[in-house]
Amino acid sequence: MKTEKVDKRQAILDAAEKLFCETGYEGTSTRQIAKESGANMAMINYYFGSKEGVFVEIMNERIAGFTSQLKIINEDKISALEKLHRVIEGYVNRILDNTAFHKMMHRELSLTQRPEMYDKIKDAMSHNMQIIDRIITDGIEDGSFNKVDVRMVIGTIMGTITNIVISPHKVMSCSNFDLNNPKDKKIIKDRAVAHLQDLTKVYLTTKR
Amino acid sequence: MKTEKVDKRQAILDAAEKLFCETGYEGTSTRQIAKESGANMAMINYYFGSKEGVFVEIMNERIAGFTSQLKIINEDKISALEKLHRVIEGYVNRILDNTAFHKMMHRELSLTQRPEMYDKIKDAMSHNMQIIDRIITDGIEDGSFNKVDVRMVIGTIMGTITNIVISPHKVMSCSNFDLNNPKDKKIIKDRAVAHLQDLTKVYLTTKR
DNA sequence: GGAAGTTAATCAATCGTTTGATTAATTTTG
DNA sequence: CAAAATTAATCAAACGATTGATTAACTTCC
Repeated sequence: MKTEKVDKRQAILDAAEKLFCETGYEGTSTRQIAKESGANMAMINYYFGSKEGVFVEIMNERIAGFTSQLKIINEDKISALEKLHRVIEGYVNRILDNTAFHKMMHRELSLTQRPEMYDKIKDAMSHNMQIIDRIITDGIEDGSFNKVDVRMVIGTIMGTITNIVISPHKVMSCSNFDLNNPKDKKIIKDRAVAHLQDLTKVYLTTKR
Repeated sequence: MKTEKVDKRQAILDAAEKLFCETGYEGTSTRQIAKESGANMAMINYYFGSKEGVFVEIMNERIAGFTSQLKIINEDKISALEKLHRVIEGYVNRILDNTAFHKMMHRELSLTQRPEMYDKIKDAMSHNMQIIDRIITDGIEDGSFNKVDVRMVIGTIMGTITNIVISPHKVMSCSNFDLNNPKDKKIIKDRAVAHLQDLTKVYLTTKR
């Protein structure tokens, strides 16, 4: 039997993330977090100072593991389209492997309050956005891509993926389908990648 | 001067919607709603029974004014592409004219709790989705559209618009820009429509 | 005068946080 | 090495503030 001796700090983070995802930040009480994690309530403030401290810590850890996947792609000696397609593949995979977190991030982003978090998320994303922008812009400048509204294209790619995460039932017409089921997730991942790669290829490279 | 004699009931609904949009349902207190609307706290329960009653009422009213804009378009004797482009125009306009509500709707949709609301929103959207699905499918069947992943295309259209509402700063590189400013809103509306119409035209009708 | 509208005051419950005490683990000291 | 001192981790209990809701008295208006 695996030892029960995991540190409470991590248990609190795990429980909090799960609860924040399910019921939102305001909708989750410190007592729930304590109960779910098996830690005493005071431990939350002992480790993180406050409830918001827990939230910030979750965000920071996630965002830390978020960066620098794109940089490698961008430095490869491949065509702009291939770069973009790798980015799409990477994005779909990462986001659909962390649907709960991305729902939460999205939710908090849509709130006017907690501006520090808003800025933090925004900064983390805008860096990635710049890289994608660079890839597409390079493609346009070297003549392999059509002249398009670059920011809108990026919005389309990201919006499509987010849309799948938040309303998977829309995509999968069948109702008895679960994003947590690895089988179903694989299916929808492949569909999303195929669609977005096809869409961008046609839209960006069709001569007209 | 416009008379101050507006009924409190509506004032409560207006204030609540604004606050729910800004700070979320859980993040908004009944006292805030009372203060913002100029009504006494007890009026909330007098008119709507409870805080949740206010929320449900807002959603019901909005969803009621949500339906059957698309039906007319679908019955017009125009090409599938023209239909789709009118749908896009209608969608962009409605959503960007009600950004606050759509943020709120989106947020509630991403929460596990309040399943009745989830189903209600889902049903309201799925009807419109069916109409769009029909338009695209018809276009495919009569040979004017390429064979594509229809649900994914719809997800792309809706996701793109939602993405603009939630992260307008992503699209508009300039920072001092406000979706509430009618001037800025017009600009982004036009850009969104132009992008989506161009994208769908190229993707759906390019021979390949 | 009576129904509808409105108010301030109050309710129990829950919120996030803090407290003081206790145990477990680690370091210092003789 | 072992006793003493120190630190880290954990706990139950309680804090004041705020929550959504309700009461009962008071206006307003037909």
